[in-house]
Amino acid sequence: MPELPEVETVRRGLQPAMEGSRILRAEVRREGLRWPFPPGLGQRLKGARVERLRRRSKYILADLSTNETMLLHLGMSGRITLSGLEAPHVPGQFHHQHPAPEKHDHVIFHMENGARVAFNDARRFGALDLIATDRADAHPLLAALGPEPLGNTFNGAHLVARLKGRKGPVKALLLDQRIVAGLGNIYVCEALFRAGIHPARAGGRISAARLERLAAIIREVLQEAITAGGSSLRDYRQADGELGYFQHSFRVYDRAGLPCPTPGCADHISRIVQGGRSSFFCATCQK
DNA sequence: CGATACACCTGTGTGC
DNA sequence: TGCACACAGGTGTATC
Repeated sequence: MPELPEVETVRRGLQPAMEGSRILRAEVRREGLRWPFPPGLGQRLKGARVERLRRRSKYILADLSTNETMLLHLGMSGRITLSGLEAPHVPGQFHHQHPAPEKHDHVIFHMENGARVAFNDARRFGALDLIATDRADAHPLLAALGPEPLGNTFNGAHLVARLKGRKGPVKALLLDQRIVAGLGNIYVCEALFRAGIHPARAGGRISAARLERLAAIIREVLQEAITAGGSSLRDYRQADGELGYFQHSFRVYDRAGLPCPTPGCADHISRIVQGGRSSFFCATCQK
């Protein structure tokens, strides 16, 4: 589900509820998600203050006062919902009115400031782990990740170096988190459309000039999506329950059969399956 | 090494 | 209304 813009939107929404506040109690309502939760999870979180909420790729990282970092991944269907947020009289203080837990609320954080944060994930492809903060970068799920697409080290030269000699379709290569971290199916489709690159084109057979443009477009699309609060399809919502609205800006994703949005193009959007994932593109505009 | 298939799991939409 | 099936924003693991 959530790709980089959605995760970043969730992180920003959680900041006022979590950063600087203590976890009075972590209500752990099942044994694990994709993997078992770490041993003693509830006890290790109890009383910990969240010093900082960060994001790396599609992971939310909460640095705790216990010198541990909690790592969250939303998988395909993960959501985080906040309650107790209505019109605080004092900034940072939240009301203590909370709804009953919903189906698939697996972990609920009861914060000292009155906020309640529920990690909900119907399909349970998500993850939650704890690791020593000074070794967080070495966590097995983070260690091999490529550069942040919105960071300083991601550019055309990086794509040139990483795609050189690769025979596989550029679509699959951009989904490979070791090459660039944070893209998913939606934003790869959208970026390839804007860059005029066919998703089936071999990664190693794209000119440096086109990859330079692709890198800039990836940043542009992600930035626009963050500004829009992400894309709300089925179950994604921002932490405060608001819907993102970038889905209204999709040019190709989930638009098979609809007219190509390029002015003057008479073609329609195609759908193919690559590596088991749908790819959407215009066969006229993307070569 | 690289490319591909499969696994995990629930919910929703579609066609009969 | 029921049922079978396809499909969904991800990614680790196994297999050539």
